[in-house]
Amino acid sequence: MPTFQAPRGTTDRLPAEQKYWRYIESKAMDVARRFGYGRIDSPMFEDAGLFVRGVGEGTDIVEKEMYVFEDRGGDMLTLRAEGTAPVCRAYLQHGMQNQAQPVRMYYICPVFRYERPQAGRFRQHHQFGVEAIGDPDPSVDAEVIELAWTMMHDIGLSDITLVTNSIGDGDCRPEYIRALKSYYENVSGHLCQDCKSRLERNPLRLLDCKVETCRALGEEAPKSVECLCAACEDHWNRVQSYLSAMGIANRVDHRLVRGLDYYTRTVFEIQPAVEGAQSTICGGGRYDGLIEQLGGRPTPGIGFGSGIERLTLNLIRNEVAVPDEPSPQYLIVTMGEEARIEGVRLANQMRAAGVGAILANGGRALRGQMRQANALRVSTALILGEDEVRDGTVAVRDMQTSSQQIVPVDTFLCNAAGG
RNA sequence: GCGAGCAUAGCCAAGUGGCCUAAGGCGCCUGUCUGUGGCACAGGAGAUCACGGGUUCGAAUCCCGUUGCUCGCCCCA
Repeated sequence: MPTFQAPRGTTDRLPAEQKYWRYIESKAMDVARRFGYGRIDSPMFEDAGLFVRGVGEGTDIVEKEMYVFEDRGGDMLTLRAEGTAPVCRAYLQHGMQNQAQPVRMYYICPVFRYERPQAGRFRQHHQFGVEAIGDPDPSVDAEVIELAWTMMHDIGLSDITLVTNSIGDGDCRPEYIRALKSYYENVSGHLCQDCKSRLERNPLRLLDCKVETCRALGEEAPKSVECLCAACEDHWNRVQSYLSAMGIANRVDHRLVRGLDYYTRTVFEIQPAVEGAQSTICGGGRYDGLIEQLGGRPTPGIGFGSGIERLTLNLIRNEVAVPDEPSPQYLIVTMGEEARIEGVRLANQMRAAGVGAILANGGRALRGQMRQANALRVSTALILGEDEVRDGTVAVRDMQTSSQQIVPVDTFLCNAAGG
């Protein structure tokens, strides 16, 4: 056991794993571009109050998962616990309500939560997310869902399910929760211990309990979509008709609620077909009260977050072909100190010309250096020995075909830089 | 916060009381091949057997504790 290890729930992203990240990030960025979303990068830490106000005091995130610390000036700060609240804060701080609405933004950033790590769950994980702030129209809900759906297919995950629900707004939800509570109070004798406390603390969460008896009760429970006020119902129906116009199938699950307080109306998740804990790879919804909660004028918004670690896990599980990181093109092999000097010079000139070059381990025999060329998967070895140095040439060896020719260094440099 | 399992070189591991001065494989290094890689063969480096204590004539192996990791619950991406 080494003296120091990466802190619990964090991982080193090694060179060999980078290809997944580059792949997902580039696909995500391209989708965002096509939908007209601009990138935003917010700080890694925020005023602790932002999350308390935004996410909700009773949520698990705020109650027990935030990394909170006091800095040397006495400010209470929190490592970013969630993606949406910081973007909304930035929206307010930079007066984005004066831009054309909605303001469309995306982010790729780390998120920190103090949880017990397990498969697909970390204390530092990374999310690709988008937010469309300032437009209440249901077509924006459909657009955000379409964006998520498109991104999944672009990276090669097609065996996935979109799950949707509407949990109403400030007008109809209180009534729904009353109905839900009275339903559960009548059957409270059959509830598990956790659910009994949920009944008081967070009745919506009763619906997604995994205990079999509670599940069965959840099936019969009042459904939020049946208790919507007229405005919410109209919104919900239009989201559904836009989705169907785009041919995006979705399963309405009245037990889908979400753990953050700010959600209103549309909520959704995307789940892969393979069963397993922490299977959700994308989750989001509308948050029409959040900006106001953070001190702004009433402003609607909708967005989602998608966990890059979980996406990677699913790419590997489904054996999606992900392009390798490009390996260095040239390895310079030298024999003797004279040639070494030429090798250093050549590498320097190549790099200056924008061509990738690395020097082989000069302490090794030619054979060992060639082995290195093989191990590094370079496409070409450049060999400098006594003869080449004397003649101002370099032996250019194609590692695939094993064909080799001796060319003047200047000619080689010209060709390499040009091609 | 609760529950379960695991811990032997960089990685995968055999070993369940004494022939363990710890097998084997991958990877790494060297040589066979004095200036040419992949294949093959030969050799080499690399392990306080997670840490601490106990039982025993004897512990990688049994017991206790600690730490770490993994998996599940809660919740989430």
